[in-house]
Amino acid sequence: MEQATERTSGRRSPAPSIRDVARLAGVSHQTVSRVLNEHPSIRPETKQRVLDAISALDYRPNLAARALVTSRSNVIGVMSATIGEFGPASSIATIEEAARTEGYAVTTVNLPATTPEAIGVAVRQLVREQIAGIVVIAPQVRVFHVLRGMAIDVPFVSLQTASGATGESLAADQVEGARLATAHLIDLGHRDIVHLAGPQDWIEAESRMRGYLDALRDADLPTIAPVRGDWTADFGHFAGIELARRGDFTAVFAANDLMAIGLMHGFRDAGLDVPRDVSVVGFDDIPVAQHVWPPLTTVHQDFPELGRRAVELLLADIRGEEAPVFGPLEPQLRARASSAAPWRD
Amino acid sequence: MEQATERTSGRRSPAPSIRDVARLAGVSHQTVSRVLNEHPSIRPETKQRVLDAISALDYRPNLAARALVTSRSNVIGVMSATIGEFGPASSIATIEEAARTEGYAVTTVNLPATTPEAIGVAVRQLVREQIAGIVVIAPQVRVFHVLRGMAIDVPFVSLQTASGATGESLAADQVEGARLATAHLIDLGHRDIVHLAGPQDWIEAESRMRGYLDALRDADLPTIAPVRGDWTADFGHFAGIELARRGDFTAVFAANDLMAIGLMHGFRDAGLDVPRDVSVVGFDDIPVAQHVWPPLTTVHQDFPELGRRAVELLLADIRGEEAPVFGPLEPQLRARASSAAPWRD
DNA sequence: CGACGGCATGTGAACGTACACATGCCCGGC
DNA sequence: GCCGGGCATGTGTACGTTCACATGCCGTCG
Repeated sequence: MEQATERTSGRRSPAPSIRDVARLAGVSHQTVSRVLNEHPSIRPETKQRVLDAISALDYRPNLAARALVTSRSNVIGVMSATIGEFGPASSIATIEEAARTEGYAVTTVNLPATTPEAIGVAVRQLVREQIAGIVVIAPQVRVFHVLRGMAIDVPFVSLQTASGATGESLAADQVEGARLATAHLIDLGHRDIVHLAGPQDWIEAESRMRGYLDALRDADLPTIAPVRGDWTADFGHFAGIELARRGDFTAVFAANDLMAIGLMHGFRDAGLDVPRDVSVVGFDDIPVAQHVWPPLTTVHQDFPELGRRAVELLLADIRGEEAPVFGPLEPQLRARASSAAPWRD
Repeated sequence: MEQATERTSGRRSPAPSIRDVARLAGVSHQTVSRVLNEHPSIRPETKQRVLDAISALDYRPNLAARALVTSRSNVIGVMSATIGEFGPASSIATIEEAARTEGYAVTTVNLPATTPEAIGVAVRQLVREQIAGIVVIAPQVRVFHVLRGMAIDVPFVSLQTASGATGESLAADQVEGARLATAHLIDLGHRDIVHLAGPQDWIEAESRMRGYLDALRDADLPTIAPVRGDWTADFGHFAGIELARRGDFTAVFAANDLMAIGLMHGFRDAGLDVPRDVSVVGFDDIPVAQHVWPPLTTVHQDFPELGRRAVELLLADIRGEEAPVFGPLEPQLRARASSAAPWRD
């Protein structure tokens, strides 16, 4: 490795080009290009000579030149509204990893807002960088409409399934996960279950709401007006205090773990005990979920696998190959201490 | 905005180049280039004509071509070992935002390991993309040695302060934060305080350890052998159970919140009450810290500000400007319910 | 009053790659 | 034995930008 560092250090002379390699190998620059792009018609012996020259000079293709002539770079863009949060962040990490092993770099762009203008700006920034494709983690319904409306010629994939998906998005079965969570509460004996939902136009919020409603309907249980949250623990805390006043329920299904944890805090502040007085179930299974008190019952999502699949799907699209078919990512219920049978009075 | 989407949609003809703009404005391509690069010697009237042509054609400079000829792209690389975690993720989010408003794109690369080989691979990947600079969030001591050893000609900035920093890293005063946390426990009356430290070669782990030791020394208190963790809540849980057996302490200062939360869980499992039997203090102030039970006393870090400063520092270096001078980012103690006076028996 | 310097602009080339086309060769079929 | 075709390779050029150098003009100073 010392050799490797030696090689790249202090070298002020211009980096070797494809022609330098050609000269050393005694072939034309085009032959070198063919070797690099794995052209079939090339004699193994010639190929080897070129490869030797490449490693002798420590040659690396100039990506900018390649991007210029092909008008496409080996970069995929990740567009996300909430880069800082656990789900997106861990998906991005694996997207980055998967893309890089396939030879693609990853550039991220944060969506400051979900307005069509902001989305347009973000997409145009990415397109201007001549990225090969886009992974969208901004799960608002609008984003889809805007993207489709822009009719950009860049392939894109979304980590969330929109209703009426066109096959360009992935199925992490949110509806089923939410159904599982709610059914778990019903199985425990709860009949009055409130849903602490996510923001109005988020696809995930919608799916989880649907799963919740499906479960209630299947059990012929009454629907209680849901509370609209903003995904944050702070809101959960606030909602807990508010809900405690109402008291017309024995369990809450929160649309994500952060709100669920805040919610338990709010209940505690209001003098309610979880799970004796109220059961709480979350969604996502973030790393701390099992360590808070009481350990949070939640629905586990495989974010890394989601990221890997997104890259695979996107690259297939970019390369014009047939899209791989994935089974749905089955969410799993993790029953813990925050949910229990209701206390009968 | 409909116009904007209209403009970019369905356009199959090649994007306008600098020469198209020149033709429309009735000048040479070089004059257009001068306008783009804000060359001083240009008549305002000519400049205006060029600008009009640019907006008429909706011209955008081709970044690949620019990168090719200048052999430098407007991309900054972010190298991180733990992209998925809260601290790095929220720093990256603001780095991305700050960089983008300055006209730079951001590409991230994950460090799968902290070995010199892995670091070398990551750096070379970034250099190959001709990035303008690197922000390092991989806070292992080694990373610095490797980077310096490689003597790359790309400016880089680190989010962590190494001992003997060369001014190319930022001061988020970790030592002071840890000292505050420990002093808080001492002020409450604790005399036997264990440190649940981070992994051996992490700069942050080292700094927090030092702050802890400083506080003990200032108060003439005995040192207890620290426990080495891996930053995860799961390890914290394990450590809690193990430590409960020893019982030669009344408080623990954990090097991060995740471990602190796991630790409280472990203590609970072992039948200890926090804060009655043991006080716990964390570090980072992640969003759930105030909502867990008991709400976690911790040291607040301003990750977003850290990200912004990193970009500012890096861009100054890239542009050859003088480095801005920042005051140290003062960490703040957030005293909550997980710490209390020791229970005297 | 002529030369000279700075301003405003233009001309030509270069960056490093991939693509289109051209070339020479060998092999097999009629 | 000749010709067509595929294989292996070479030649030239385009991509869109910036840089180095050239040019024409005007004002100023000796």
